Amino acid sequence: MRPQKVQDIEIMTSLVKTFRSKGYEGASLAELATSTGLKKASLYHRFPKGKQEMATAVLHYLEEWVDQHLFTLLLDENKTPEERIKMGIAEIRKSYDHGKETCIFRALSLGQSLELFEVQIHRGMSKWINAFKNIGIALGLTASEAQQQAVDTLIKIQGSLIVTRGMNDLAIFETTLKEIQATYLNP
Amino acid sequence: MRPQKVQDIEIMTSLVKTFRSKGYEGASLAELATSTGLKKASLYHRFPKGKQEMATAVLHYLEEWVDQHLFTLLLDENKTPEERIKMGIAEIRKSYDHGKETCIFRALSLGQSLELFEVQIHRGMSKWINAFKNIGIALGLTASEAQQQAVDTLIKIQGSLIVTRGMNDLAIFETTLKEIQATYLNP
DNA sequence: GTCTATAGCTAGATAGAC
DNA sequence: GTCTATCTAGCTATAGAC
Repeated sequence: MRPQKVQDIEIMTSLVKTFRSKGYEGASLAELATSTGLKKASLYHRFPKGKQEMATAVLHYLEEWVDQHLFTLLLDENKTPEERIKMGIAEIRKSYDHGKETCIFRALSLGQSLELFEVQIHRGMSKWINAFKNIGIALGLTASEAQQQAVDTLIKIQGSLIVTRGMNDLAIFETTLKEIQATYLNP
Repeated sequence: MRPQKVQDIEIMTSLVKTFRSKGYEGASLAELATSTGLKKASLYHRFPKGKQEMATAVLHYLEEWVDQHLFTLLLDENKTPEERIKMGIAEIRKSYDHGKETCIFRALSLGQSLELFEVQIHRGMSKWINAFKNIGIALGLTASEAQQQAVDTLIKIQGSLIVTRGMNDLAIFETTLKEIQATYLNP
């Protein structure tokens, strides 16, 4: 077997970045190829079903990120709930690069791509919500209070990413993260 | 002069709908033409600079909507601040069709279109924020409290539209609107 | 002002050499 | 596994008849 020129993980990182910033229809195969450092035909060798398979893989990869960096972290009983919240918020800050990066859910839920990926988007959002619901319960909220607060948390993250971009002001994202943290720590 | 087959206002309504749901790159001229009921060449007669001019016109049209349906309404001194908030929220509910429609800022701030329309998006978001800032001040908040609350309001609207779509649950949008209303009426 | 027809290009996807 | 070359369909945009 001929060696891979670019490793899978590097390809995923590039695809994530391009789909996030350009959306599904906006990300052309030419650009996806350039950003990964492969030629178009080589990308098709990795993803035989083409662009849709690439976006599906991106959603899958980011779903695993949520499992590992949010869900597990927020449930870690070796840490206090306060520590967990602070670390979770820090992971989110890093993942969105302080608000410079947009969210894949937003990028892939416009137009045709909403229908193509609705199952994965729904499942991904549910994971976010469940992760925050768990920590709410650990902090003493009832199940329904925790559910509502978790949905609010996701809403604020999504909304602040949009407004941060539109207003070109990273402070908006940071303020929102602080506000979310305070919601959990100073109820 | 030959009579217009389709009136300007009808064209705008169709363009708004298509750009909102498909985004900029996702909205093809073929579809824009079909949805307006004109042929492509006729659309170019109305918008000689093409697709970009259509999207610009859409942003301008929706900016006027904010001026007339939010800014003016929220400042109307013939009504109590409570009445104004309730009516403003009702206008927003109607405009987004209870959460079924997405927001133009979100639709036009991905990929290339972010650069094309950043000035208009920034101005449009500023109008939203100023409208809500004014009502906050009328309700007794300080300028900086009102500013922060207005930004939060926009964040919640944007975020709830995203999450409503992703979770396919209109109740999320409605709950958020109620929550926003309560923030202003029961501080 | 609206239309048919089409130019010129780029999109996603494939064939086949190495 | 990666590449160059290429296919076809769709794209934005325009020309010119009515």
